[in-house]
Amino acid sequence: MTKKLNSDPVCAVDYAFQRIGGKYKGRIIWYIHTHTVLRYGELKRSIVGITPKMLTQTLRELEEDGLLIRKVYNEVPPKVEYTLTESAKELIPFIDHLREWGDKRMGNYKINCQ
Amino acid sequence: MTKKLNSDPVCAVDYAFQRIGGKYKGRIIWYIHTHTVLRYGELKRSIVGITPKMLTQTLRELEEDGLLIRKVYNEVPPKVEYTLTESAKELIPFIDHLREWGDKRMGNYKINCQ
DNA sequence: CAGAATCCTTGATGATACTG
DNA sequence: CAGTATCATCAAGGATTCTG
Repeated sequence: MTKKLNSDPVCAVDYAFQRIGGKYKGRIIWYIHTHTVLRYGELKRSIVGITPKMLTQTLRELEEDGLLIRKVYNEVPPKVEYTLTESAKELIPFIDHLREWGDKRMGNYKINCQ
Repeated sequence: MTKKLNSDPVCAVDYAFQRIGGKYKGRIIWYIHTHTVLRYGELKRSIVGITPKMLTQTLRELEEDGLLIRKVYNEVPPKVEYTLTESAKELIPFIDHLREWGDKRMGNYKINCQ
């Protein structure tokens, strides 16, 4: 799993985008929000096109940044659930706003975020 | 100037992040907002660490995406001013909140976004 | 002043196979 | 099921120089 090297943020906007930017972070946070809780495999199916490597890596980064909680059940077969932290939940109204903004401008291909 | 190859967005959240993600877009939009209007050179000084190539490239992408207006004055020396479009202004509350969210979490190094 | 042109580096992402 | 482990690629970003 490749390590991510975020350079020191030069301001709060920079800081924030370093944490929720990237190809999949927005969608991951949003999808977990709409389902309240999601398992690894469910995320894998929701985030179209993501590889297991990128999913794991991105989930770990979000966890380290205090945006989501990873709950492991010691069962066979394995079960891991992901939920949002309070910190991440504070972003939801605004990601929602962003979603509507994007929706207005997508024009042709209207595929809904789940 | 390298071209950016955004793959087709799979949903509105994806679409939005493709447009305002990237290393400098958030800061550029925010700085123009706080100053109402900025010239190329002023942006160059505000966006710490950016190279002229990246600044030009990013500004053009934002322009193509209908987020900012580039006004050229036919004078010598040259003068170019950048302002936000209405579409971009709709994003300001989002970026502002993101800024506060980031500010709360930055801890040690508190550098203000201009 | 506001950039364009070139060349180059590397980090983000992808493909595939494997495992407790 | 929920990941790891490798290896490969490629586009985002950087350094530098030049110009109308």
